[in-house]
Amino acid sequence: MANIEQNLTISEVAERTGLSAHTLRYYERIGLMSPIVKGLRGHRRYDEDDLDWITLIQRLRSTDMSVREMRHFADLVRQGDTTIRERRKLLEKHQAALHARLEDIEQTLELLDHKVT
Amino acid sequence: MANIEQNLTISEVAERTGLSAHTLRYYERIGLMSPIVKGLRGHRRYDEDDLDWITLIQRLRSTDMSVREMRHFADLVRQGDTTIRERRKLLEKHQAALHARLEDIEQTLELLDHKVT
DNA sequence: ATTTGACTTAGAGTGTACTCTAACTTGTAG
DNA sequence: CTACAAGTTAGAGTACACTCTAAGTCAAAT
Repeated sequence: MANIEQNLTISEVAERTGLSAHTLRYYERIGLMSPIVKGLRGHRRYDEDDLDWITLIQRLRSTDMSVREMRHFADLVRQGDTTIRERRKLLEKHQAALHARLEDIEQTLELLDHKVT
Repeated sequence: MANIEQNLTISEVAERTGLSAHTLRYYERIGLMSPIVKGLRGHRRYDEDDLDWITLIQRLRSTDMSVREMRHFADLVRQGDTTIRERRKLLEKHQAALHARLEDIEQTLELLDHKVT
């Protein structure tokens, strides 16, 4: 069994991810993350899987998936393998949104090119 | 002299732009748009220039320029030609932000490609 | 004459996503 | 023994960008 105490504290995770400790607790509280395992003193200890999950939700968030939708996704993951189809649909929907967003940005860049010159 | 009454009402502009009449008044109130000329009944009458301006700020807004920064840009435009250099800098800064955003979206799309398959 | 509909204003209310505060606990250093 | 650093919780507060409400005006239709 791995020693919990060698995993990362909340402030170490904050440092690595750029999220604040406040935000990490907030994400956990609203169900965007599953409860983090606590060490001897009752402090959170983040493991590799937790970090991977944070990476994913940071990517989704930075590309404007709403917290509500991310929570829905997190709920599906917790429900297990039977939700894989629905999860894929959700991610594909986000992909489509991102492609639309690329379009929008490119059009705006074109307009700005005109304006700037 | 052009007849003011043949320009567009606020609801016509709302229909064309997708912004609500509420939002159009809000944008004007906070200085994101210069005061729109009023017709005989005291109703707003939007002309071509107003529509062009709305198109620009919609593009900036849809690509996440903050209302604060757009208002700064609007202020510069009102101050006249001496601000052209600063305006260009502001738009170039936004271009840079958009390129960074393209990067971010593309990386996320890549990650999603993995996750989906 | 009155009702309807589209507008006007100032200002209040809403949703989202954090962000911070207050009060408390616990292990370590002086 | 005390002080400090780093964590804990529940819940309050903040920033942003709208979005809506209330009360009023005005012209045209019934």
